[in-house]
Amino acid sequence: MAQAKTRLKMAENGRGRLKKRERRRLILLELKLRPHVRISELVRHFNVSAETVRRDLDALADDGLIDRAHGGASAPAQGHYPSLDERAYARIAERERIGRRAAGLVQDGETLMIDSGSTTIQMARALAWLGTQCTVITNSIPVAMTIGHGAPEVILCPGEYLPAESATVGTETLEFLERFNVDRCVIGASGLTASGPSETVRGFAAVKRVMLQRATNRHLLIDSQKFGHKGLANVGELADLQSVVVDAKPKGDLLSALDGADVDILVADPA
Amino acid sequence: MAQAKTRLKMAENGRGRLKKRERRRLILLELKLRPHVRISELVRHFNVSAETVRRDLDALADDGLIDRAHGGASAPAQGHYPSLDERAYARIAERERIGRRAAGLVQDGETLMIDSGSTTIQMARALAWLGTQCTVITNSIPVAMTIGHGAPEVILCPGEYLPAESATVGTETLEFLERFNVDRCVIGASGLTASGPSETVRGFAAVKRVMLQRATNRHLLIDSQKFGHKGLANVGELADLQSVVVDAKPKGDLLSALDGADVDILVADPA
DNA sequence: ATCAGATAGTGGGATATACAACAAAATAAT
DNA sequence: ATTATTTTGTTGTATATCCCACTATCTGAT
Repeated sequence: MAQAKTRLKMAENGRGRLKKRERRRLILLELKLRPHVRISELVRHFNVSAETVRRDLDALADDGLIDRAHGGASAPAQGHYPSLDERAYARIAERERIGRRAAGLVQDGETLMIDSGSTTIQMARALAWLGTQCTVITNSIPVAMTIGHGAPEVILCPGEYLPAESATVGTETLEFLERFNVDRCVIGASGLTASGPSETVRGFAAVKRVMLQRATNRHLLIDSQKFGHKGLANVGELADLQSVVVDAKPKGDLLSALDGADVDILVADPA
Repeated sequence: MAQAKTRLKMAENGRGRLKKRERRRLILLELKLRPHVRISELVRHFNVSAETVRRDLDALADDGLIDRAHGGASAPAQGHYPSLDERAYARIAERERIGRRAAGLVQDGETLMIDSGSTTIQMARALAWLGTQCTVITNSIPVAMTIGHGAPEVILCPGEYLPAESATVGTETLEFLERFNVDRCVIGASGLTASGPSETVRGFAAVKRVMLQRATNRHLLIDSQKFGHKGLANVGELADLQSVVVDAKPKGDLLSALDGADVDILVADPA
């Protein structure tokens, strides 16, 4: 019999079956090429039992390398997106409406800046969906990735990378933005009061401020739940905005302040 | 005729349920961001029966818009990751070794530039694992994300976003890189011959070239399978490199050319 | 060669999903 | 308002997957 086998071909054993490590590597490979694999496929492919494949997938999922599903597994989602079950999802319908409304403002051929944030990601999705031919400058990686699969062209801002928000911030970002003049900018905020929009993440306020300075048309996308809330840093005054895109019309102080500052209020259709 | 009255008025009906078209649209949008959705998720999310979701998915699958799976569906296999063929992926063990070897060169406090590419991502993983306190400038989003969860600080380059490679390219990228001087740069390549490294993806060659110019120590990370291959665009000459990090020592022409150009050959440990 | 630990296979009961046919409800058309 | 059509829900059954405990086999080391 062959006795040099132990040294040379360790990947396969005598009957052509693969070792655990090799199998798991190939599963990861498969998921680089395809978004999803089924256990039944892998069982046929590797010629092992379903339990073995299941153990492989569970192990890989524990390491965060794949996402388990019933009957298979899929590649992990890139970036961090709100999961369907998160609390934030309660307001995602509103944010989608806001995003669609804002995306509808964009005309073919325009240039725009898009801020980071969950609401602006929704707008990016709508923009990709519409296929509007425009050029987008953004400091948000989820926005870039979302739009990257659609028609618009994307320019990503430099800067220090913030993993928590998957966005760039810092002086590099600001300097870069200052080199451009765009037709439109779209920002989000943590809160909106009569004294203007504000932001809890400190570095982001400066980015939003510069975006407002460099754009002809300036839109704030904000969920009505944030009316009256105030973040740590002020982004600017109401007069810096041309319009706010919201899911419900503000009332009282805020409404009169917006009117006084001549800010258009665009209420997203309840569709 | 009374047909315009009940137009696209309300996508929701009285109890807040969505119509078929809207539901399917949202499913497609979700699959733009995540590779896979489960039926059970969608049932909870839309508050409809599993059969309804199943029908939605089957319909979308019939149109070729999604791939069905047991218990869910995934985005159709597009060329999101077209750069890795099966043969190349079979070399991932080698690339991991190369990445570890290269990461070992980096000292605390250094600044470095890291190129995009599958081998450099492996190095980023190793770097994050080691926790080396350094500052990384990169045009690769996977590299930024990988390192973002580790100790090193990351600065992302601006530029046009290339979805296929998840990296930025273009003049913005080049100009940005030119503003820095770093201790070390680490690049990959599509091929390496006696006349130097070369690259197939348009636009990347220029990025690599600038990185080489701005760094004191210049390393090329390359799989031995690429020896002798030539990409579309030349990145530079062998003399532009200080060292190559490989999984196996080159031979013949290439070896003598490397020696002649005074390029160190660092062979990764076979562990 | 022998042994211990790791790895893979087997069987059974619980659970989840698939499929088909039909009933109920909502919507569109007259 | 009434009818026709579409869409959704329900029920029941077949199938697939899951999970657990246990056994068998393989691997590596002494």
